[in-house]
Amino acid sequence: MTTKEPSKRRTDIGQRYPKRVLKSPLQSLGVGPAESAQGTLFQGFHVLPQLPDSAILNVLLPGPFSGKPLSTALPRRPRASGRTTLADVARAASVSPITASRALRGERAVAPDLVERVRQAAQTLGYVPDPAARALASQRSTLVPVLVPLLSNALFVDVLEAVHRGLAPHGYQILIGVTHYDPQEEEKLLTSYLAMRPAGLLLTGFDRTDEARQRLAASGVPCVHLMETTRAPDVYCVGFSQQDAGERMVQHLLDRGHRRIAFAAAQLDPRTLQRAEGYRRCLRAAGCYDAGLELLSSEASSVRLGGELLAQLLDKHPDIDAIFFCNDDLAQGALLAAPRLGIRVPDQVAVAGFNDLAGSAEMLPSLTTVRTPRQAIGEESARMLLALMRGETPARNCMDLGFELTVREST
Amino acid sequence: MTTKEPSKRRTDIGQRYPKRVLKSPLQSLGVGPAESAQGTLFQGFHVLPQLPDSAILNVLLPGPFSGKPLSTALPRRPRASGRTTLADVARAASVSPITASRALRGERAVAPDLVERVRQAAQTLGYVPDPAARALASQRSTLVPVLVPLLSNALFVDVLEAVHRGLAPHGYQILIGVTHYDPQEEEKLLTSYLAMRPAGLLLTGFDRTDEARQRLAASGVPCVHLMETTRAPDVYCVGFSQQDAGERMVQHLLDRGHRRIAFAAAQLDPRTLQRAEGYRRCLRAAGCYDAGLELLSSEASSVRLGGELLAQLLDKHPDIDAIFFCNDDLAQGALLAAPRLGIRVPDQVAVAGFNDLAGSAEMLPSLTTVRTPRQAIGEESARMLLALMRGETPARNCMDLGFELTVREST
DNA sequence: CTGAAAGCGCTTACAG
DNA sequence: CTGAAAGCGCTTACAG
Repeated sequence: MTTKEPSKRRTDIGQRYPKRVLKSPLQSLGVGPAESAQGTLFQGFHVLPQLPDSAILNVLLPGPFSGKPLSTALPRRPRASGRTTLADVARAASVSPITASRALRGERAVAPDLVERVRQAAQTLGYVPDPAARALASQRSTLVPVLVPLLSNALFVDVLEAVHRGLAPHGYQILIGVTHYDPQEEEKLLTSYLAMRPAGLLLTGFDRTDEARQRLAASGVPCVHLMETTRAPDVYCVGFSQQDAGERMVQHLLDRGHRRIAFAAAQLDPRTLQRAEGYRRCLRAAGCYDAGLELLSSEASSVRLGGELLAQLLDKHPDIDAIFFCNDDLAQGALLAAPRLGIRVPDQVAVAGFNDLAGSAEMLPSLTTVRTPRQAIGEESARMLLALMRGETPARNCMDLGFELTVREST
Repeated sequence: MTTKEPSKRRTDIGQRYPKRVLKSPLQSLGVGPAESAQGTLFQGFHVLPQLPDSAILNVLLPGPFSGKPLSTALPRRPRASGRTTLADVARAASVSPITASRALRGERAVAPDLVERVRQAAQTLGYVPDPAARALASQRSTLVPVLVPLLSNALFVDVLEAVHRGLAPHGYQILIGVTHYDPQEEEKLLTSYLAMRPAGLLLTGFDRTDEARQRLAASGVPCVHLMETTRAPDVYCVGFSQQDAGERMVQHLLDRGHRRIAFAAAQLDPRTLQRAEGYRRCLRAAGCYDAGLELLSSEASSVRLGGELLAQLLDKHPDIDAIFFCNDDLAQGALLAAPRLGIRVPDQVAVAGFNDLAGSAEMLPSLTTVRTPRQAIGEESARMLLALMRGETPARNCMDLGFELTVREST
């Protein structure tokens, strides 16, 4: 535990902290304020988490401390946080706080030797800027909220990881918000995040409340939309055409000679429904669309549900020769349930999934699916947002990253 | 887009916002400040994301706005954020900002009618408190960082969801930090989160750098450790005995008559190694421990790897009659790979997993595993942290939530 | 029960 | 290139 005395401050007599008084790190540096140098008695002290041990000198008091302020010049009892502040750093470097601030942020021209001195002092004191103070003064935080529907889909975890890797090196901190596919919940999160003056925003898809849309626009916070594409010119997005991807998979099934192709879906979020549209478009064009072969469940997607959907579909339509599942977990569940149901895949029924999640390649038979570019979506959205936060205008407002049909044994 | 004029403030002439001047929401309420009521000319205005439409009256200016300050009394050009502040609410409710603050926070005794008036005004103005200002003034935010090793393990996602459900109703916001099992990364995250003056902290396990431990202690921020248990009296934790759980599973395999029991693990994080200890302890007690049957890979855990570990183990030790995998994804991979390798489960080799992840019950054969109480861990840790943040001392500093052996077809 | 003053720790906007 | 003043939007600590 490392401690210091608050310079020019009176504080509560340490009830919470051990009754020891430590020499000021500033004194150790030989740059302490006058009153420290003169040995003012300290009434209490606070813990300095950021202080490296090398800057500490322990000075034990002879007996229990009988705190009484020596200085009564203070007009009123101030609060003290005990934290190392910019002022401490500035004093240690013998510059003004503004110069210290500029030196640390690399802003404007500061004399190189001053920059070095400030950097040194900050390092020695273990100074960590207060993000709250910074946000308040600058009206801008370094926070970038990323709103995703859920974390239980590896899809979004992959996107989040990539976004994090893209933004962290530039000093931004991502803030993960989970909407559970609920526009109301998203609106609440947005309100709460907007109050934090975020530097930027990453949102999943375009489906949200009008209220949310308005607040977003009104806030002026740069925002990039994930997973989908749009033709609207005033919106930034990175994704791929969910509809085209759905269509592509169904075309593959048609190419394989299947004609009674079912669509099984859960969750029914906007992107799932877009894939459904692709399914319909493709089958209509081929003249084999049958609305009865769509099985849409609003339940959450899961391996277990996939097996149930398979059973239901084949029970009702024994002539089905292929099933396109809107997500890999459902398809995996179908593959696992098939042997128990006495269904041969792909001979009797071909099974296709979507997203190429973990385990799909290992299934028996291995799962034909659509590989979606979630890592690239994370990277590119971070890059686009970075540009927007710098005030630049990205070359394109909407990036279509495509997808990849991945044919394996199940079709 | 909703706007207002800044009261008592001069601002940049709207370059970013349309050149319209809107009537102040305060005026609409009939509680505007004197200068507004007298029709002071507005130089510019800002966007108010929080303002409900009902509070807005659009007043278009006749022509392009030729901004020139009427009032030159202001000593210097101030900054204006255009946000609805506590002062706005206070003015609308005709109380002082302090009273408004207290009324909104439900702190101390404020006259009920005043509370109502303030609440009303806040509602009408769509006031959202500034968390940065609040944190700065109170030295305490409502943020609760939760540090987990990764998000790609459903285990931690479940814990996070439960923690969120436990803390959100009390006004705390969780902040997800991913350490990637790297103590250095955790230390960095901790430093950055500690600077935000978090209300509390949730950490996974006890394995961290000394530096991190010190900063943690020095910060005085209430902290609960997840997933593991300890006998140390000064530490708060909610979890279960990983070692006992490992031991329990191996005992089950012994009970089934298996004697050549292998242990296959990946990631090798502290909890995995504790399970390994349980495995060893149990087999040593039974007199059938063989160090050669341990296959420890530092790779990340995955379905694919599980199949590889199975193949390796049986290649090297064809006499193995059971394998305990440290995590379900590995065990699932083994079950999926077994048919391709010509291995019959459980007749030839029994397969056991750990955690009861999604899909384990659907495997063929279904997977015997240990169900871990991650939801309860999330709930109870939130409850314990809540108590600590209120300054209370929880009855027990360490909660052991146990685990449940779940026997299915694979053993 | 209510409020005026001061302060939290930074940065902006000026001025030199 | 450097700094004194003011301000960001709240709450604490007093005083009544």
